[in-house]
Amino acid sequence: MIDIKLIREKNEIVKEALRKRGENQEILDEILEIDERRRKLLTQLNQLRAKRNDLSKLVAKLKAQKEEEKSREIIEKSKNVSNEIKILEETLRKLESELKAKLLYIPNIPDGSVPVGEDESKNVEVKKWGKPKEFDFEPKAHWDFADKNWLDFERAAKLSGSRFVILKNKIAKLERALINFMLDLHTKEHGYMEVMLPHLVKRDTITWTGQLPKFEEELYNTQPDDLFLIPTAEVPLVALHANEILNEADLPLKYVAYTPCYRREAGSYGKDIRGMIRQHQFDKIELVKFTKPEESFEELEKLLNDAEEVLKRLKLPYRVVNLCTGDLGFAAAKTYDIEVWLPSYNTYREISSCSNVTDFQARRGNIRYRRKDNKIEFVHTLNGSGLAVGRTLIAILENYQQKDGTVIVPEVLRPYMDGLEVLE
RNA sequence: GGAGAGGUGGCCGAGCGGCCGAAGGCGCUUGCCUGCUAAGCAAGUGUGGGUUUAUACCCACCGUGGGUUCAAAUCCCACCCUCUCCGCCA
Repeated sequence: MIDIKLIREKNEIVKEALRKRGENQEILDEILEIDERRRKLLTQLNQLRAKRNDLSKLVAKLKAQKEEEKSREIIEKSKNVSNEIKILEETLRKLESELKAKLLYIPNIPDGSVPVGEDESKNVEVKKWGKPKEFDFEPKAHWDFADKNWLDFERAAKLSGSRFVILKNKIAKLERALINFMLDLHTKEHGYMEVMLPHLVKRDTITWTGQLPKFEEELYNTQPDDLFLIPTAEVPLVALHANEILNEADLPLKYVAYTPCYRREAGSYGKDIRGMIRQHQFDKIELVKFTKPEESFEELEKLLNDAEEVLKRLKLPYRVVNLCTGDLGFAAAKTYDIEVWLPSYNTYREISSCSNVTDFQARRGNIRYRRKDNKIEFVHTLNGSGLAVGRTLIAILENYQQKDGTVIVPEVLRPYMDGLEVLE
């Protein structure tokens, strides 16, 4: 959520931000109009409430002085004021919920360093690491390994429908190895605290992080309790400190969590049908930070480095792009995507997304911190995949494959695979 | 699922329907003091909103939403959450 004062006082900035994102700007005028009515009403209401308070005090005084008649007179007056207040309060409640509802649909303001553009073609490559391997044979796509009894798409479909996969044998173990490798790296070397989280969360929780109310069709909802399966560990991690006031000395807080992620992929019917690039359920290691506002962009660079390090250790070629305004997520002020090289696509594909959300989620979830001078302020939140495990598995299969159909196990994973060097 | 207890400021904790935005303690900030640190002394210290150039003034908030009342942290109702005991269970 953005600050209503920003809409009120710096309307042009917000309008420009929406335009760059390719979003409708009319909602701003609607918000301003409601806000104005609300403030007028509030002033009127506060005057009446002040009057009632005065009258009540007067009653107390008169009663103490045994001035029964006079007090009865004041009570009558006060009753009328109270009735008026009740009516205005009802109207105010309606206006405020209308306003809140609209504000929840406004995306975050992109940072100045974000390139302007309407879609992903305008994303800017900021760095590249490693070189795609030249194969002296026709490399297989990861789904072609299905005949090895590693990936089972057919039976997954039998159980759950399309966009599910079953990992078997050494591949199941490789998935687990990746999870442990990533968690170890981030906890032991990058200073994140490991957290095991609930995968079902309340409607409020997921509203704080911004997926609701706008993107409900992307989420799995469970009945009768109205709990949602998390689309990313970012949701419960960020919500950890909702409605809390943190200590400045404790910042930045850094968390890492492994969870499966559940997504309905409602808007992507034709996309990535083959293989396990786009699944309704996938494993992910997620990094989340809570920082002071003045440090958040610096921390974003560090977060990006922490995620990149996973690919460096796995020796997988990748590049980093700075997402343009049109490609930026709803809550993000700035996002770097890390894209790994996939021979089957002959291109780089997203494997991590690292964002500075600034105070957008902090405002929604009321996450604040107390400065040394006792002032209270919203924190900034950041999140990034470190990394998407399923896609990392794909990248290993495709980049480490050999002519005979076997796959080399990246060195850093061997300790997690009982020393296994080759998948056969 | 059944029975009971409870939700008050950053934290702990008190609070006869009006003088309660709320005692006291801890913490925090500043100053004093003492070789340093700790302790001690003194002062300050809730959040959000509205009007305003400013000073300032006003309003709301004691889990949430209703109700009673001239007036609610305090009384009533509903809901949510936490804890304890019993049942069930990995």
